[in-house]
Amino acid sequence: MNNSPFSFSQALIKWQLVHGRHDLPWQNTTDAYRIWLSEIMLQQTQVVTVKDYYARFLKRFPDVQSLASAEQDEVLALWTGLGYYSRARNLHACARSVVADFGGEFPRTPEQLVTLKGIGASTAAAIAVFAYGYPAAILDGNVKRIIARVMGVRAPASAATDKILWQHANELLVTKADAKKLKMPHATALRIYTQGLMDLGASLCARGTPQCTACPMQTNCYARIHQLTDDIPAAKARKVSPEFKVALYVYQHAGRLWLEKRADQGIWAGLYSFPEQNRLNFADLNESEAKLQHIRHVLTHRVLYLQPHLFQLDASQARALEDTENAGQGGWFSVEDLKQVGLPKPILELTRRILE
DNA sequence: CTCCGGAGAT
DNA sequence: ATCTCCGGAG
Repeated sequence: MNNSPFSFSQALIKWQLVHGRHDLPWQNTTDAYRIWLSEIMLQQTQVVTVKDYYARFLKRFPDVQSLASAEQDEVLALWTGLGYYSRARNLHACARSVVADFGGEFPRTPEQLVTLKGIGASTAAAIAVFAYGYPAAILDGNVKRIIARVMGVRAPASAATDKILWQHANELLVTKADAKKLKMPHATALRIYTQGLMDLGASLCARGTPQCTACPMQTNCYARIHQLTDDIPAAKARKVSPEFKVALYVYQHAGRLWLEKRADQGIWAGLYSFPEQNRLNFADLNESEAKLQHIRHVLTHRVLYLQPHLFQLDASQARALEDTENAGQGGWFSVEDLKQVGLPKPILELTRRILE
């Protein structure tokens, strides 16, 4: 007869050892650079999407020094299609800071890690745990769902709710005593526990149809016991996104496309795209007959309808374009050139339509 | 179509 | 505290 009280962390670790993921490309290493890179890529992005990007990125930039000395355009080029491009710009800035301010080695505590660009509280904790076995709690979207369900946090998402969830996350974190009962070093227990939270949230404790009957927490989970898994976490009220029409001026000359590097703030910051205003005003500038279909692009708070206008330029028109005051940010791009810079997904798609 | 999701900026 | 960024899954 086992009379010991239920231990969330011990149950999670035992589950993780049997059912968790153990062969992800960023596991089985304590290299902070590799762990950091994976954690940044995994923000708002699923494992299956990250895998290919992670391999390509690591091949080109095997260490923090090589990344720090790269040009921003090349970093963004390797991020093309992954989304949330501020992550790539912050990643680059972070690498330069690690080299310039920390002697090329990532700091070892969440308190220091969180001072770096792109590293918030949860990512700092994940890096500290996986790289250094440091005791710190993570709280990403998966973990919020697990904790809200197990602990019965019924309030919808908000800063106040996050505060409650952080408190639970810290209280649930595997302790030295827990690790001792499992006969493993605390650092090892912390790594397995943290990966266990991620894996349980990505599998059994999914948002839609959680598989509670296979879950190690089922007899101790508030949402399961009260049949509230559909209501926890509570759905947040969504606002309707306003719609915007955006014109894209696509100039083609000698098989190349005119692209301009965007400002370092706002949508698609630092990436290359087509001008949104007509840079030329010749009377004889004829829009191509081949009408390009508009592209619908959804962001969190707005919906963009991108309407391309395609123009074939002759040599003198192309020269006039190069002479415009914005030419400093613009240039002619061949199919090969496009691989060297960052492009938003819809713009990459548009260039393919035009050039193929 | 709708829903989901960390960190930075404001 | 609230808003802004992206692409993929369902």
